[in-house]
Amino acid sequence: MEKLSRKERDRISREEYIVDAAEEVISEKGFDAATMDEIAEKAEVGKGTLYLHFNSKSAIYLAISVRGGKILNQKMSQVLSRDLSGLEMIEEMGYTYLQFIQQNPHYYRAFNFFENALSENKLTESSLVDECEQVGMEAMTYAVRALQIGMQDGTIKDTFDPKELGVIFWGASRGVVQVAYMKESRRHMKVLDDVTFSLETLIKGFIEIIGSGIKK
Amino acid sequence: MEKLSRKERDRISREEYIVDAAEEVISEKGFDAATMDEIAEKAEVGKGTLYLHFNSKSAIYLAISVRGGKILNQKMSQVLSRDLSGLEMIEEMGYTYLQFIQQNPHYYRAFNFFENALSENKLTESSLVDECEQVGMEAMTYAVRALQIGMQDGTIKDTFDPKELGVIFWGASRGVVQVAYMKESRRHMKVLDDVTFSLETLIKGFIEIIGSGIKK
DNA sequence: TCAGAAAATGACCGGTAGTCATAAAAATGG
DNA sequence: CCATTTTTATGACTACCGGTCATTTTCTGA
Repeated sequence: MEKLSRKERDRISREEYIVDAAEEVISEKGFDAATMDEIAEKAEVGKGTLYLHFNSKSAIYLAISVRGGKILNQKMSQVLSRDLSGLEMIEEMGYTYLQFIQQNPHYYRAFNFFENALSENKLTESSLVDECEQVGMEAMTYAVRALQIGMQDGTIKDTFDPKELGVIFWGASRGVVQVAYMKESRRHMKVLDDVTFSLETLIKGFIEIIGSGIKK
Repeated sequence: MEKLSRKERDRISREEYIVDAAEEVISEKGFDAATMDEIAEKAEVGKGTLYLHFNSKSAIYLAISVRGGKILNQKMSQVLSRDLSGLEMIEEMGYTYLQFIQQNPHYYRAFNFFENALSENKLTESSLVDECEQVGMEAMTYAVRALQIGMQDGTIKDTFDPKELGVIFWGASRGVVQVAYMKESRRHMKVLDDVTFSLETLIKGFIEIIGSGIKK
């Protein structure tokens, strides 16, 4: 078994290395402009080797998405372990998400790629798709957990199903952060040009509204 | 001038016809899978002709996006003209948006394409990009108008800047509807599998939360 | 040491967005 | 009405890229 497991470890570290290279190339040039030849060169392997480990260019991007999702989930789980009320946790998660997106825009784009591809049924079944969904589900679980805590400690109203509230909170946060992110990007929507307030104000406003909407 | 304007009208109707064809092909097969040759064939013109009217495949998709945005804006403006309180208008706009997305998923995908491309700086300056932004700005204006009405008739609290609130409402709605839409699509996120409530429940919940969050 | 298995490789293929030399059509004007 | 210029249309062609596969290289275990 020892030999097999070393082989397995080799395979995984090789794949991690390929994902490293892809992450660099794709964050630099964008997914469409990045070519498999470039990724192979950066990873110092032949192009064919990429296809030994990943079924397609998209699959590599999904692997990047999984990586980012795991990092984000780690941060989310840390919020849950802090000594906060449920409502404070929810607020903290909102900020954590925003901060992560701001600091890791390339992971954000990878998340979007996954969700987009999923909602357009472009993805075939594969272990990577499953993993992406698993990661998404985990993130969702943290939000639901925080909501349940808030319902128990009396900081959040318990007239909603926590899962339902989780989906709403998740979707709304994603949307607001997306808008916020667009405002950050160099070439952003003109719609947002004459909006003078800062990102922080925007998110604070959102969290305030949601907060007072779900507060007991 | 009459002659020039006839020429102009001819050009525009030709372009509309191309967009008709593209809309058919793209809604049927998706943007990536649709080919310029197919679109040309459907429009009964040579492929080169497409490029006389549009700079790229993406440009055609932007034209589709503009078309959808105008239809949606028309519906939004109708909400504003109804005899409702500001808060009711906001709620009604949320439902209108959801309904539009459900009934016109291909326009929804076109909107996403535009926003995605924009946030990744893939779009070069062009009149079409400007037009897309114009349309987006108009939609935003309707929401802000409704919020202002609500602040005046006392149904919405006036502690926020209406524009700021508009951006938040816009972003959050987009996010929730996106999640809702994913639940509708055949191959949706596993995250949503064990969520038993319906779309309507979800949106109602969201509007309720936002409503009680911004209610005076 | 060597045969057979496993992994790696890059030349090659199919397909598509976009171009451009050429042709058709339309406008001009005498 | 025809000749000439300008505008518009066309599809064969090019460049490029994701993905394949016959061949080569490396590994393994007896």
